Amino acid sequence: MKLQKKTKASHATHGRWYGDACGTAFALELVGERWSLLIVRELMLGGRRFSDIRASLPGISAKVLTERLEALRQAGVLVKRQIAEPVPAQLYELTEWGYLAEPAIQELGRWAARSVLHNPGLPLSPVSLMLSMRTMVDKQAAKAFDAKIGFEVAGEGFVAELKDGELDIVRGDPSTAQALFRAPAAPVIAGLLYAKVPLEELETEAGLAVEGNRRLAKRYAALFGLPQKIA
Amino acid sequence: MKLQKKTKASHATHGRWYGDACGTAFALELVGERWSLLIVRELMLGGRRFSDIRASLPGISAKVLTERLEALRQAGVLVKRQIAEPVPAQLYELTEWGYLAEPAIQELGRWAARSVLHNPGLPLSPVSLMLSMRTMVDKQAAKAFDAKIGFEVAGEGFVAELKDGELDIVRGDPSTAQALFRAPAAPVIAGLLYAKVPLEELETEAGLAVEGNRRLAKRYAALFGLPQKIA
DNA sequence: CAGAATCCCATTCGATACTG
DNA sequence: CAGTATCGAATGGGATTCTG
Repeated sequence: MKLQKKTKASHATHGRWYGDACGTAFALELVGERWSLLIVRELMLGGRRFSDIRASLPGISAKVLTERLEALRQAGVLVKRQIAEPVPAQLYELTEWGYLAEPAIQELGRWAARSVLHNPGLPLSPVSLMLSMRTMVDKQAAKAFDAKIGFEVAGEGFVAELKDGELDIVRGDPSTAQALFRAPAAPVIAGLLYAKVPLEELETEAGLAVEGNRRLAKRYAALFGLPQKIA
Repeated sequence: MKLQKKTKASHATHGRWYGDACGTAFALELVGERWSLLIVRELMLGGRRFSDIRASLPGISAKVLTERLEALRQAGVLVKRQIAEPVPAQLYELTEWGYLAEPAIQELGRWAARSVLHNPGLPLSPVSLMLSMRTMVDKQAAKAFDAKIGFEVAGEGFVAELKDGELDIVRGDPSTAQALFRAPAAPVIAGLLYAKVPLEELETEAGLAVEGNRRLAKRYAALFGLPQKIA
């Protein structure tokens, strides 16, 4: 309709718009910059503080995290909120719409995990592990039973509730569950669920602990697996 | 000359690896660079030549397109193939696994389209329009009838086949369909499907033409709409 | 400790020009 | 048509410092 040329330069402060009506192109303008989508991922199970996020994303600098949080705020993906407890701090939290990005994040992960080049042995954040369960759970097999499983991973608590074939995961006190996995780091549990390292081996060699209903815990762990590789 | 810079980039000779086992992080290593996912999008309905892709992505430079195509080839997303007809040329074509990226691309687009900041009035490539139909079709309403609709958009031909609530779209001769939309550019059809500009207005003012079963064409167009905005 | 602000250089971008 | 080559400008992001 009108001239597109000049406006491109005027936007160039943050620059680099695709100028494309396609929703995917717009998504990339919102979350397509380096680190942005991983920040969203880290917030997907609830608001976090600056240094929590930073600790979960090894390699990101304070400067870049500051910039990305501000860009995501302006895009309406998250909000910055002051909290008084447990200690005064600011919390970064997804907006209602921000939370709706989960299916897109999941589809990207599901797709990439099928590459032969994917290396599941790398480090992993607790949130990342928890979200991967929602992506990788065998929905068919999951219909067979309900369960409430707690996780304490690197000091962070989560509760996974399996019900009617749906897997819900929230932050919370994991000791309220029927079984509890306690691990010093997320890759330990990833080894159990995806690499299928025997539970006993991880208990003796990787600091994994299982409390509560051990049979249920094993049955839960069996619900997961990596997708078949392709190409 | 000076002190050797301490390459803290231990896990990042290229500086661009997240070093994260998360599938989403790996996806971003594969297609997270600027333009990459839009290139994949342009190939989603079949292989194209260098200059075809370039013409569909206004703003991309030859240099960047060359670099991205090579990176995507190395990642196993696409292959480069010599063809002899219609004229000798090289074709960039997604691998089997590359084609599987469509759901991820769709989810991103579906999500971003719900932002109040999204501007559907921008330019749009023919492929982008066709893929958007698959994303935005009202699946419930689509079950009510089958149809074969042709599109000739900016000289490119497509056939959309609606069957059992599924919308399949392939490149092909659009005149074989029951109805045919002919438009000088993709945004004209986007105006019809999404902005709900009356067909007659677009025919007289935007160069749109409808051939064949006009009632069917109108019924088809009514299947589409933008998602409700949020946040 | 949370996080903003500054410095600064390697990387990357996009425009233009050039080549087989 | 299908890319290379080059160059100035913008950006990325690591390290460091400052503030409360």
